[in-house]
Amino acid sequence: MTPVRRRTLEILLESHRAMGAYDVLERLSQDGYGNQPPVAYRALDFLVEQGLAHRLQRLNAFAACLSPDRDHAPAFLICRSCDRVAETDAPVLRAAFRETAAERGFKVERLTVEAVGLCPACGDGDDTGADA
Amino acid sequence: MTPVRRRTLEILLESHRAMGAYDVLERLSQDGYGNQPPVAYRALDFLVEQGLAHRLQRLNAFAACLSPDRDHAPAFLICRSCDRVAETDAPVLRAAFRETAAERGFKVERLTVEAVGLCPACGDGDDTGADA
DNA sequence: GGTTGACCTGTTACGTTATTACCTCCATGC
DNA sequence: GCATGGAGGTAATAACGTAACAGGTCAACC
Repeated sequence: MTPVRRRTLEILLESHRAMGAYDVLERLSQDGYGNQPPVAYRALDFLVEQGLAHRLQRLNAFAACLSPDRDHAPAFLICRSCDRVAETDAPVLRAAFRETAAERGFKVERLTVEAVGLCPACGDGDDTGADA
Repeated sequence: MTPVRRRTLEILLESHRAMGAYDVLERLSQDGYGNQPPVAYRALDFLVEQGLAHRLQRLNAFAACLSPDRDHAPAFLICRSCDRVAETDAPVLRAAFRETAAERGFKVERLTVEAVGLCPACGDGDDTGADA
């Protein structure tokens, strides 16, 4: 864990939400680190590899892992209204899927599960969303 | 279904694999259609909406749906070695996940399930892949 | 016939996301 | 000292995606 990587993780943790690589980069460069994309992407890739952060494919964004200590099978609930992301664990789902895939001879290495929908706050009779 | 859309679907079907929007675009323009990105994206978005094609988030790519007739909950097996994509149905998984999400008050509208790993051909003692 | 409106296609221009290639720095081990 | 390898810095560019506008077609309607 190096300074850039640590700071990158802090940025993700502080924001409490998914951030694009370029948003992270901007923060990093404000803190005196490099201002070119690879700086952010390398740090983010490292964090993802270490299980300290996750990549959200549907958002082209990254978020700090909320339970980095234990090995887990994360699934994400992405609110299309307020853009908030909830991380949930779905071990049963993952195991079932692995098995299904194995029946077809496919070895699952990484599994992405992402749902888009409405979070409790936004779905509660409020279809227009609460961006705040 | 218009000529561009039909041709787009044919291109996806002919390739038997996931294609980037720009690859599709190139084929379209070879066939005398427009050569600007919106031409491909509009056709692809239409096909996805109609359930005739799917979007693969991890690949930023599109693939024809293999069973467009029935309503289904697709999950994808993406081989990291040969880039082939297998589409599979996972209704149980989807239902289980919806329930888990509902417990947390989240209304799932769209669910993405994508696995990266090794297909039977590439996992079979062949780690380097078979691009052909 | 003429008009209106919906829908589709085409194009320009631009914004966003991600990677390649190359260089420097520095800690380690010999 | 000096090779080695990991990490970070930078320039340049590739890849992906969208906004905004222009024209064309066609059915519906008066």
